[in-house]
Amino acid sequence: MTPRESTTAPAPAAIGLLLADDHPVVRAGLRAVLETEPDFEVVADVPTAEEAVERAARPDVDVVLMDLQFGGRMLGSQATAAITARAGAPHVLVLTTFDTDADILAAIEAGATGYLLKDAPPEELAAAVRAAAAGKSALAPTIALRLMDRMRAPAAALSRRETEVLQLVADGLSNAAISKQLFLSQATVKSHLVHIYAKLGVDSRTAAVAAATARGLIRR
Amino acid sequence: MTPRESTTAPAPAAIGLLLADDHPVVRAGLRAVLETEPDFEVVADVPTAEEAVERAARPDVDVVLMDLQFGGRMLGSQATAAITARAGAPHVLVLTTFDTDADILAAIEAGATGYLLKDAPPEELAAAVRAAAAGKSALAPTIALRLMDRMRAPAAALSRRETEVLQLVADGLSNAAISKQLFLSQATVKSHLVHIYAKLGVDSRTAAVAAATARGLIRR
DNA sequence: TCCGGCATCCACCTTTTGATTGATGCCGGT
DNA sequence: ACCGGCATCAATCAAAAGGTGGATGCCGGA
Repeated sequence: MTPRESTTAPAPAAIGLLLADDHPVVRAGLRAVLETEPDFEVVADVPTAEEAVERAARPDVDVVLMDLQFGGRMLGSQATAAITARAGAPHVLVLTTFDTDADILAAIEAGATGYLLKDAPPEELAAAVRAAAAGKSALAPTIALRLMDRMRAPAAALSRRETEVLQLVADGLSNAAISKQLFLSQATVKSHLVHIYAKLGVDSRTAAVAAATARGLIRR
Repeated sequence: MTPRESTTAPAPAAIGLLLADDHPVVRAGLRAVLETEPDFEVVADVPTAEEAVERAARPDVDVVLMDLQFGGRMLGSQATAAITARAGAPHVLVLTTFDTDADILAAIEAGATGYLLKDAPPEELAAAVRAAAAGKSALAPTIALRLMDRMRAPAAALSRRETEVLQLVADGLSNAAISKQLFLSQATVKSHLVHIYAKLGVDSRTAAVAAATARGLIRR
């Protein structure tokens, strides 16, 4: 399915939607679901993050439905940041399959107005789009819960470097290999790991990987 | 979106399709994409694996498009097995987001006729459905490649017990904890691990977890 | 300006893991 | 009946990882 432009004249009060997802089936599904709403107007759908950034610049777009994982290089979160950085930018509603902390935080930091899971029922989807169009934030219940948990917990946020080290641990590297890869001494790697263990409440590298994966701090 | 039955009379030579996916958006998308083909007739779509098994028993279903991961308890692979076990059963085309070895093998063992990724372009999808209707197997190129690799490689299949041990390792347990959990001595756990490392071509527990995860041998 | 978090490093010691070798019993297929 | 794979256990040694207790320099906010 190639990007498609609507040829019908937009109704005056319609909310203009841009769909960005690399799955043709999902684009078609969103289009089918959203077009049943009389006040929605899907003005275009695009298969890449780059095209989304480009197309979102046009004034007929009020809300962008953005996938987070594209097959290509640019991430949905980067595209979101690029779109929301402009003045008078449309609101971005992130719509993704996964609900890992890392993804959610990246999207919110990038300026997303809402965050929904793809398994959301159509009514929830429509409600979120209307909320986004009005500039109100909309979070899926699952996501909201997760964020609550996160706030409640003493925030086990890892520093940039710690995350980097832990990711390499998850990739199966030894401390020696990690130290070479990051141009550090093994002492430093160990030191980072000690801090990571403390923050995650574990006492071994495998347990740290399990905990971080469960909390979405690193990619699997 | 609730399950929907078509009210139009089926065209004589049409291929009857049953869509099974827990995402409303995906069901709508598949419906939209497949209904553009004149020789396809979507006779129903269902949101659960259980309903898929039930509905597939009706004679108007020629091909079932089956998701592998449902929110609920029954797995797509189990539903596939249940459907294909019956005489005169429709062909099942597995359609999923992921391409892990474990998923693929489970689907093939369950009797799936084909295996496609959800990001497949509509033409590929239609071609696969026609192939499935004719009883011919259809694999996405990515999947086919992966299977080739798997055949070529010395088959790193782990035994039941080994998989069990490795899963606990991935959950972050120490050898001592694993031995208690499985009522083994630590010596046995170590022995299993040695075999696992050899099969996976690695030399540490974290690397084994990384390798097994990459090959879909254990659940993340 | 001072403090705290971050990132970097060192030394010493303990515990866990991995490598090697070898042994037993069970089960399924030829 | 035999062989091979699997699961089970043991002992020993070497290597890697974890625990403790430091130290330094940088940077940004109170």
